[in-house]
Amino acid sequence: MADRLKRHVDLSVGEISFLESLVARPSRFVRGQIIQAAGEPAQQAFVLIDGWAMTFTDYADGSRQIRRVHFPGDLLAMPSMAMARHVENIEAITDVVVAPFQRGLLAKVFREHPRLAAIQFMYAQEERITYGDRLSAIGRLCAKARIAFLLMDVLTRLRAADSSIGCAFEMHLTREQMSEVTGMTPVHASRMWSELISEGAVSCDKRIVTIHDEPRLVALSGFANRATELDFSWLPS
Amino acid sequence: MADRLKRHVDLSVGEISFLESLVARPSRFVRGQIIQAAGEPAQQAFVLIDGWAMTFTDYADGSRQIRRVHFPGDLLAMPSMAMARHVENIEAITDVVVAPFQRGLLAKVFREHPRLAAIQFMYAQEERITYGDRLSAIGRLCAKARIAFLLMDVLTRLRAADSSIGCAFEMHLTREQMSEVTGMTPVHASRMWSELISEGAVSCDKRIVTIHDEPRLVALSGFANRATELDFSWLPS
DNA sequence: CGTCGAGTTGACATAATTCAAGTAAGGTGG
DNA sequence: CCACCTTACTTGAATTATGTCAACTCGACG
Repeated sequence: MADRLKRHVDLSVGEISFLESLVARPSRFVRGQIIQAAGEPAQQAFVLIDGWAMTFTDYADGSRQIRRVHFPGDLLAMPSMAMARHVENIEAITDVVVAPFQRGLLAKVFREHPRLAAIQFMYAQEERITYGDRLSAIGRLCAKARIAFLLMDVLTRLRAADSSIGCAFEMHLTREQMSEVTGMTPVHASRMWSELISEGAVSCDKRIVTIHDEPRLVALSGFANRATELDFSWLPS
Repeated sequence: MADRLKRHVDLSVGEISFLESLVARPSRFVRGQIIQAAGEPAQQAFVLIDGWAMTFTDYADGSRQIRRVHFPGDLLAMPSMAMARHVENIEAITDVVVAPFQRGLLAKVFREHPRLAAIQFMYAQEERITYGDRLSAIGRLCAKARIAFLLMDVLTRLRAADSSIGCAFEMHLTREQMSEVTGMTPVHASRMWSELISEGAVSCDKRIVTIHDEPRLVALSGFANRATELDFSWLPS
């Protein structure tokens, strides 16, 4: 958390200690466990400290749409803080460590840490953009390009947290989960994945995915890394 | 703007006068005109005062995805305020009146009007939810259900601004625009539209759309009105 | 009166889904 | 260590939803 912000802004001592207080009480969930169920009163959000998680909603026919895949450093359930009840489910993709914090703390941020509030506002706006990017990808791209988009999205976000990542990473999503992110069936996701491999754009050994032709994936999917376009210059001092 | 907020929160004199200063300099755009082009420096956002507008992005093959349809009272281009440059295009669907305001004002909001800042934060989070809803709709629903979703979305949001709206409204989107919102071709949007009419769920005379079977559209699309689920109780005083 | 933008319709092509069968890897108990 | 599950994944064949292309209608407008 604090690490991520420090890349962009000089934090004060007070700001840093506040952020550290957020992650004081970590708790663990195992793979597949529900971290936060839709319908429950929206009293807390979480910092994802370690592992992968996902936000999704269920449909009556048994299918689900994964709205967002989360990586370490991400905040979970923030959108629901505006609502009386959680409207999305959050589940652990791998075993995870998360740190819950109470909604009441948000009021404190806006009163006492206006700059942190503004930064959270910015991240919320960035999310609106990237949600739009994913919406557009699902709406306009063919299935293969949607898989390419997903790969680029995961790769760039993992890189942002760990600059040592080159073109290989461990993929924790199953084919079914990939299909639930990209709006297709698991069978078709599997086929498109195979095509990307047979074209040489990607390869895969166990869970380790290697991206061989990043420009091709970008061209195919129109992916843009919005995190590099953020502008913190207007923040209050 | 101020009207919309006053429904939820008792605004102070200072807050109201600040909000009124935002809309002091309205300007006009005609149907089809670009209000804000992607790529330009992100120096201002807008209050949409009158008419319909849309946020969209273009694809290399000439197709476009409409990410959001905007109605009077909405803020335009807020997501881009987090970025160095606008990443989305905004176009007037009908003739519109908008009021531009400078990005620098946002810093002032966070410093001097923490509660307004918190409210804007909440709306941003609500947008993340509704973006997820639309993402899910495009990812999981069949074409007819996506059209139903669009109709419910438009109807609900128009109602929120004008409580006199029952089940009829003037639809300013062309078939092509509907298809660009819902991720399909204009031809197919036209067919699904016709099916909804022949089933009796909807009827249409000129641009006036009447919703006859709202429960059916909701059941078909899984639409939820998130605005009714907002909770302002945690706001700073 | 002709033109233009918007919408509709039919015939056909293609992308994606569905269903079903089968393989492979990892975990568990004997 | 092996036999047996379970879960994840792959592949083929048939079906369906959606896209594509082209022709045509209709009303608005100069």
